[in-house]
Amino acid sequence: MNYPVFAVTVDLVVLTVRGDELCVLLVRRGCEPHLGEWALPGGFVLADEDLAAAARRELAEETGLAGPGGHLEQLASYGAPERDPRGRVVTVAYLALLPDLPVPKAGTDAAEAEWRPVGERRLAFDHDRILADGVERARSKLEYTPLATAFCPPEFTIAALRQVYEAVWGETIDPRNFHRKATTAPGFVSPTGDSTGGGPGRPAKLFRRGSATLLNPPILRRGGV
Amino acid sequence: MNYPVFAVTVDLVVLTVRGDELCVLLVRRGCEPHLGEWALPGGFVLADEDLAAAARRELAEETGLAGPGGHLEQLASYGAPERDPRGRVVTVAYLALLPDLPVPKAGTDAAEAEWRPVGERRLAFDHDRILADGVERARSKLEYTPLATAFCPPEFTIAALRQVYEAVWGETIDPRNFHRKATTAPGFVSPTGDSTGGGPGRPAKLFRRGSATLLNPPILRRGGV
DNA sequence: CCAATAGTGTCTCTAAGACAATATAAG
DNA sequence: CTTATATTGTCTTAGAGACACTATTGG
Repeated sequence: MNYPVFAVTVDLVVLTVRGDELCVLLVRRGCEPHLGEWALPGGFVLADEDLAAAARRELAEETGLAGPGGHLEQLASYGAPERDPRGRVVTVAYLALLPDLPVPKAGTDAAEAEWRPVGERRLAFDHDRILADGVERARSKLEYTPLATAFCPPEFTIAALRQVYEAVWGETIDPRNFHRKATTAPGFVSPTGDSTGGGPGRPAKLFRRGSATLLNPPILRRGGV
Repeated sequence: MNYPVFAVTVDLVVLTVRGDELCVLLVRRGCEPHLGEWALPGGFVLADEDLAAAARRELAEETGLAGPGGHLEQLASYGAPERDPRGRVVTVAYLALLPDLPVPKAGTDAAEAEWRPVGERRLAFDHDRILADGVERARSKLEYTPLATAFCPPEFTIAALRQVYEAVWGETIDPRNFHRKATTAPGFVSPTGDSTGGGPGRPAKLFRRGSATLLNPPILRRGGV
């Protein structure tokens, strides 16, 4: 059988919440094509490597860690004929959600890596589109799944969880209604028994992620979309 | 730059509703590997072809038509190293929803093609998994989008639309509550003014698909998942 | 005391689900 | 008439959103 030859890459949309902003991990490209431009981290799938394994490997290389509290899922694939000047390249994009981490170190292919607010885009290849798709996926999944906890450290307050929603959705949420919904949705969060202290105001109870994989009832955005 | 070489295919999960069952279009493979086994229709992406274009082409080749009332969207990609004995093959799966069509004709690569109820699976490659993912995507999308109309002809009754939901979800739905929800969700369906006749019972009004891309309020499954 | 943040309770309204009742056809 | 299907209406209850109110800290 005769068929065309492709290269396959994985590209990562790595999102985190820093302060009140949803940020994406970008790298400045250290080689052609698009040398010097900002792009999503990624790289070629190895000869005997599964797609998900390639994504985990790239994530570990770029961020230094894969595990505690994060989330990784396949997003979509992009394969327009002219998307890479080197030839026919199909990329499988993955979406990663991580808690706020120290500034990432540069990987092998990248001159530098940085957290940038999503929206300030002008990325190499078709990465603007991939990023937009990843952000929309994250926004949507916060409604129906407990994935917001992937943005939080192992123990967190309800206010911190709410700030995740506010940053990802870009809208303010009533703290009182949110508190009720987050604590009554079965399996969303479970109390540790400890509390925070230090700042002004009443100390907040700490929670861990619960065991649910789906939020019921969901926590819905205002607009619906 | 040095990198591994892949072949890229598209595979199609083509679903329709026949009677009260959700059915998938399967082909019997006419060449190695897995010769004679049932599989999802699909084929190699051509040298200068976009992924979506390849999916549309395969759909047209297998079903004889792409357009009136159907829906095509990317599902996911699958690239385990051993999934195809010919070598490293990544497949991009697409999900198509079509109205009930006459029996499809065989394509070039396929000895025969048939509608089979989903669930009777034992397919070649990793197509069982791909089919399961496609069915789950369809089930989920019926809740939040007006995609059920993609299974219907251009003009349909509320009862026909309800039977789509019942077939895809495998559960019965109260006709009276469904009628209210379908007709009051803005942009889901719009009346043509005509009615059906012929059978016993009160004639049913005919509807076309509306302009909405999202259902609000959604039409939810009993179980939630 | 006051300011600030956490958490609870109450009200109204939308919509889901159960199901009675009515409408319009064929036989 | 009876049977069958379509369509409307009514009731109860869950949950969303608005927002008053209480709780617990630091200064």
